[in-house]
Amino acid sequence: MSEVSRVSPDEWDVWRVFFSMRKHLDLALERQLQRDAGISLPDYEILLALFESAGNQLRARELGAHVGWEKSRLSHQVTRMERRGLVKRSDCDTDGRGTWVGITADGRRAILGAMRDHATTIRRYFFDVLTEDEQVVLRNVSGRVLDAIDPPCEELDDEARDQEGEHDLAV
Amino acid sequence: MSEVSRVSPDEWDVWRVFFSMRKHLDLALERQLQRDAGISLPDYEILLALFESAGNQLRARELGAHVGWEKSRLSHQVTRMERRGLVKRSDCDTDGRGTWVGITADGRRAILGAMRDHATTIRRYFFDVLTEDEQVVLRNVSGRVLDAIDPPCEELDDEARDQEGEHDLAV
DNA sequence: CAAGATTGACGTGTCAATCTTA
DNA sequence: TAAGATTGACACGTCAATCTTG
Repeated sequence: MSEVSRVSPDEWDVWRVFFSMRKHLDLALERQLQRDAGISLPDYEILLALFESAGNQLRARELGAHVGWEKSRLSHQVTRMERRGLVKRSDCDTDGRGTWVGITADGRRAILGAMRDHATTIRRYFFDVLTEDEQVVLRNVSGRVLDAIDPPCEELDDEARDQEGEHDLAV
Repeated sequence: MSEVSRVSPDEWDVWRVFFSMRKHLDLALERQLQRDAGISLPDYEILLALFESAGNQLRARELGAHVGWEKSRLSHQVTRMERRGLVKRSDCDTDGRGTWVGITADGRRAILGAMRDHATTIRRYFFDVLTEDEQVVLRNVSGRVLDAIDPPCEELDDEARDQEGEHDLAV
């Protein structure tokens, strides 16, 4: 901890610009996906996970873990996407409680276009304006912020810490 | 543009960690505000703008410009906050179309607590884990990303560019 | 008509039940 | 009981009307 939890004017300046950048980058990514592939960022995350899975389908539980969402959020999202024909639910034979979520032909078409355009946008707005050194700084800083928020040890210090830099995948 | 708009595995790694950091930092800030002051991040932005304004009230139009929102978003938010007693609407005498939005006693109490705790959280999760050099890098990088998304000149090159690093304030 | 503002419909996200099956 | 999943209520955010006043 520093002195008295004060944030200096210079620091506020850094924070404001960083905060604004996050917002604008999010918006730009969402606008691009909507325009080029007709899907949202949440749609993209779901479709990508299904597209990369064996058999193009996953149990709801697995899918949720993959994108790092809780089950109710996933259920709502899948309901909306099923309504638009991007994914399809089906019952699980081996577990009466389970549900499979699979990608449809329309969903596959959408994600294929989206992946290409999404990468282009990220490159244009992000990597094209960063030097390699800055990328390294950004990765290190991000990792440290994640550790500060959600400490990998958290009060156990000598507990099992088999996995270190995980936090969550997504995108 | 670079080669063929490709994003390398190393770059994806940077992107994933950065993206995850943004999400977790947002969540941490929201959880803290909710827990310590009973308000959300949008509530915070509105209350802060009103708190810092002369007379603790602003025309809806001005308030919207201040936080960088469009009018309908602002109207919905103010409606919700008015329901919870954090702000209060009143008619404008000099312009029959206008509306004043003012902060209430409850709103003032909330923002006073929130400002202190919010700064503490930002310090703890953000500035305490960044060196000064990294802060500089972050500010420069953020500014460049903002320029890439929303070019300050945008096809005019020799047009009036009185204001340079604005983009938007907020928080 | 244009500006200031509200409303309704809908997509997104969280939390607290709820329901069924293991 | 607990795990897998859905639902309902509500907060947040965008877009396209709409309504009133300048």
